[in-house]
Amino acid sequence: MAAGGRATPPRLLEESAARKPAARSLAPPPPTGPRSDGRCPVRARLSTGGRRLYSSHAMNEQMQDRRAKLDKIRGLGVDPFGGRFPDTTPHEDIRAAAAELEIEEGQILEDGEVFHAAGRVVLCRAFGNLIFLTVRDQTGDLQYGLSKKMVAEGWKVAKLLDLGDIVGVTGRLGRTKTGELTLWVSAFRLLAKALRPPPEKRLGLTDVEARYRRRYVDLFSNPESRRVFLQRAQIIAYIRQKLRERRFVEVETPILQPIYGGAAARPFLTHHNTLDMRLYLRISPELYLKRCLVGGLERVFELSRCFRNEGISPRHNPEFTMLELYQACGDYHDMMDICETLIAGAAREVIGATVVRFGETDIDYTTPWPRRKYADLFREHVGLDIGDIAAIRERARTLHAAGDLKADESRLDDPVVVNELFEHYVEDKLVHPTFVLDYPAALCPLTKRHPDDPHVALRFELFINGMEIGNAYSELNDPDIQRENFSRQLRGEENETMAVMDEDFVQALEYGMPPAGGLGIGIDRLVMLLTGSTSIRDVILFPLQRPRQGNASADEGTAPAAAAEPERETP
RNA sequence: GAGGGUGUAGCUCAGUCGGUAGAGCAACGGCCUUUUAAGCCGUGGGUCCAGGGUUCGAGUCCCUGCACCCUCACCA
Repeated sequence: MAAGGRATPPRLLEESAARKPAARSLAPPPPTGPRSDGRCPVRARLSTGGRRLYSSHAMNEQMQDRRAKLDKIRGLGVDPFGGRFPDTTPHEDIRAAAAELEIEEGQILEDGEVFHAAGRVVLCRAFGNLIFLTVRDQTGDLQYGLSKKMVAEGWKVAKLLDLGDIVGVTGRLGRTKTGELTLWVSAFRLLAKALRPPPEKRLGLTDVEARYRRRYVDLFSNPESRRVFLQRAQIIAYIRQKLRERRFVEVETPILQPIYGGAAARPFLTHHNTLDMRLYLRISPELYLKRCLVGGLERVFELSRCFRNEGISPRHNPEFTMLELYQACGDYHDMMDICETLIAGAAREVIGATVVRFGETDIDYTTPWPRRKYADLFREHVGLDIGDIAAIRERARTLHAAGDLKADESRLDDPVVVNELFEHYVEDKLVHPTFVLDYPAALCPLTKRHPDDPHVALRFELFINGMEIGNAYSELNDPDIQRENFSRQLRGEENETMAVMDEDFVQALEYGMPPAGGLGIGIDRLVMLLTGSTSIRDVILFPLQRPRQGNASADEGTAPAAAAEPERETP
């Protein structure tokens, strides 16, 4: 048995603490002889020092071990939290450079190029005088090799490295006897000591709640999670690039709005103190982007964070990102073309495929996508003519009675009942990308009417895997019809309508807005589809979570204490 | 809001009929200069989500609460 082991003294500490729980963190270290492992002095300092005291679950054994190493490293005159470490080469690029070279097994390129690299230690295989680290940077993993001979005085620090530490190294390429590409380290620097242990080295962090609350741990321990967010960035970059090629201008419009509009949803409410003014977080940027059209910005887009005070589900987050764009002198057919270009193009360029698996389904993004009329799909899947209101109400009543349809048709206007049945029967049938055209006009107060039929609006929605991904109009630019649509209240379940009167917006139309096509695409849902993520929380870095209660320690990313209770009223 | 599920070591998970709290990884001590989830020997580590109840005895059974996940509703 190892004489320097810690079996006995900590046991005594625990036992005395168990008898006197209140004194647990103040208990003096048990009397022992001289120690060489450096652990007890640390515990003594932590438990008796004048600084903040740590309870047992705020400071577990492994964290104490790591703090002991921290002190040892400082004792060697080394800053455990580094500083600037310039000129690093991403692991991906180092691998690419190595692919150009002939490196034999067991060889080190003594006269080869010197690389700087940095990342987090995710695996460690230590021998007596040799350490292999698997280090992860944003682009991937690479093995670093440290030998006592090569790093000289740095060896003392190297022996104190833990999983999770962030290191920067200088070295030359080689291959080990087993052929693994290895950066043989001649000098290294500790850039950040990890004081908390990382998750299990193979499985990473799998607990979904922990993954959302501590996304930073999810990101460095789960390459799959990092892949999703890097691809999200690439998809958005691709969209920006394509729109720029088509001469669209990126603009920013108000998130704080005195009148909310452009969609049907409950808004978040806030207040401006100096102006003593009620403001809403936008549910849509639509009415402001159209004002840009009036102003002569002929092709505009915004990647727009929107906020809707509604339920949370695998497809809904209270804040989400919408692409919205408007093209003067266009119509909704132009918007279909843009949809196909952006989405099929992103699949091809970012994912590298035209067929992308989502859950159990292979979704085919090959263009062109089917264009189906709303009324035709209704007849096909519901089995009724869209004009046969009596039969439609009868069907809705039957479904409602059977508990298959929540909505009560007797409380709804005709077009809303029609749409309830459309959603019930049709939407989840639309698996591969499908444009649904020509909606009932009553559902579309911001849309131009069909020239041959005023009951039909020049609108489409894009459905993929039963989800609404896009929504586009030939935009209504007749101010008188717009004013009339704002004035008409459509009776729905919650008595909500997107047609909240916005007098300034109508006035803008009176100055003259060019005919235009407008399009909205749900970016989060698009990223879900293309990355194969079945929950919207898996494509939003920090999804909204209820704060952990009774947890005053900074452990779980709790919300800061509310300064003042905000208004709760809902318009 | 309704229904279902989950909550045990830093992480991933077992825990039988109610009878002393378990494993792997991680950690600590030891050996080791070519590993790939390194290996071998040894050791420590628990608010069993929280609170109540039943019981001689509760991780386990009952009640209440909390958090998260799923389905439904809401989201035209």
